[in-house]
Amino acid sequence: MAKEVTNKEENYSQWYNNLVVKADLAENSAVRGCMVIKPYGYAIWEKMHAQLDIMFKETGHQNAYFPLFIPKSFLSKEAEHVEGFAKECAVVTHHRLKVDPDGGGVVVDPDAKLEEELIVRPTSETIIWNTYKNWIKSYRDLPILINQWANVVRWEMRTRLFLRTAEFLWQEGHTAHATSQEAIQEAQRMVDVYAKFAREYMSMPVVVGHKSESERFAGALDTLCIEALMQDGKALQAGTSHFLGQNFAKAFGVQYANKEGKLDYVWATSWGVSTRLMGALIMAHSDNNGLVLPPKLAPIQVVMVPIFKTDEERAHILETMEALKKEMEAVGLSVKIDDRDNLRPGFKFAEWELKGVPVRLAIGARDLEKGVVELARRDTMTKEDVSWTGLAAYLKELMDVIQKNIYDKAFEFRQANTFKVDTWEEFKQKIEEGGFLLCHWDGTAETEAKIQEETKATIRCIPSDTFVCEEEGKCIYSGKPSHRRVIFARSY
RNA sequence: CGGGAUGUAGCGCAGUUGGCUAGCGCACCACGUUCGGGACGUGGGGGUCGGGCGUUCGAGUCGCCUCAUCCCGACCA
Repeated sequence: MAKEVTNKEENYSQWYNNLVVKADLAENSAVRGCMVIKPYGYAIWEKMHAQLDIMFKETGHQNAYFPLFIPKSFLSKEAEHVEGFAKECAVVTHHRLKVDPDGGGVVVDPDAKLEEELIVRPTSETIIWNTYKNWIKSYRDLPILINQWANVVRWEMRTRLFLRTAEFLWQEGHTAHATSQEAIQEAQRMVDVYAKFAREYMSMPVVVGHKSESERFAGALDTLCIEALMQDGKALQAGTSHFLGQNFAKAFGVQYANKEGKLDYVWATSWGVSTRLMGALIMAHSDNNGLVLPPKLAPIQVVMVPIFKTDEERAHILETMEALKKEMEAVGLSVKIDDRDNLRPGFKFAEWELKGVPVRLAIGARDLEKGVVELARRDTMTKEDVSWTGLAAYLKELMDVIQKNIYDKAFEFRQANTFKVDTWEEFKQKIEEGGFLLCHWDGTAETEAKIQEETKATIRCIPSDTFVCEEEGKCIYSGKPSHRRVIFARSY
């Protein structure tokens, strides 16, 4: 219930968790660190999934599916990769249970031990490259542009609904190219797809940039990312796209014959976004009344609440609503009539606000006489009376207005919380307040680690859009010369 | 994995130094009155007190173990 939602200033974490649970999106499951995504939450994910899938296909990708289990030996073929993931793997060691001879339960059958353990995929590079080995012989087989929608498991120490669960849903693109240049372009193209999706569909401003070497994906030569700023001033990595060089091709022996008939290793990329985007959506826009969903991702865009005293009145209003609903659906809006007769209007208003439905229409006896609806916007919390005639067209346009307004609000927030900082003293003070800090950095991992140790701030990215960062200056920490600013922030 | 807190009905909680048939609010079901911003009355249903072992005449309460959740660290999308 909105009134019970904890004040953001008090404890943002609790506020977030309450919101996720009370808006009926997800809950913790009985399995450690895992979550149950409830129908309303999953409907939002389906919207994201559907749109991303369209964008992947527009860029020439196809969907495929690879096994959940990865033989342990595969994981160790790429040295950096295994080092990055070894600490958080779920491992299958046996394939059978038997009745416990000492009790009523079941125990693992020691006779059913696997010869080689299987890892529940934390990511699929290894099993996919082991397959690509068989698919790629000639330059004519390239490029391979494949995406997989799947679940993955990472046994994290500490978990959090949507942001860091032990199992999560995601998509992972894995591409193979004949040239380095083509793979680099692919990695850039896909991070741009993510940025477009975040901005245009999630109404969430993001910065595109490169990760520093120490923040890079395990096994990548370069990691591109989109970074967003949440309302509590912490940064969230919302998507990544990696240029993998020839690391995986070499580890799995994937060579192709070029036009001259000479063998060469192929060049790779991988890129992914996950259900973490749900967390980003929630934290970027929600207020103390609950979720605020951008129209393009809202499972229900318009909810209609009838206000009635008698059965006749109710029937009459619902009849009107059905007619209006048809008109709205004809222009592509998704509409729900909340005809529950056991709840009062005020309760329904609060409930749909909590769920973030962009527009609410209320019709009562007096609206019926005047031929209007009371239209309430979730993003601005304002109300106005609107005539039935032309309502559908009006709403259709309003959705774009709301979509943009939510973006603008988040954009202004980010602008107001992005600072150029040039002294270490100021840095230490500003980082406590949250936000993006644009600072000079000497480019060394040592300095980066020292800064993190002292302030918990990390380099979110070296921006390649949004902020103009190329300028001469001195490292905030070491004072050594620097040619560009980078974004520092505390992050999730 | 370290520090702290918590676990009692779907949710939020109370339950005193061990002691009666385990309680309250919300939610749920029935009926009635209500209905333009989170209604009210009357009646009703719902519990392996996270799990296990122990101490005791007796355990929600005490001890040990274990599992899970939340917060703060380390790790990460």
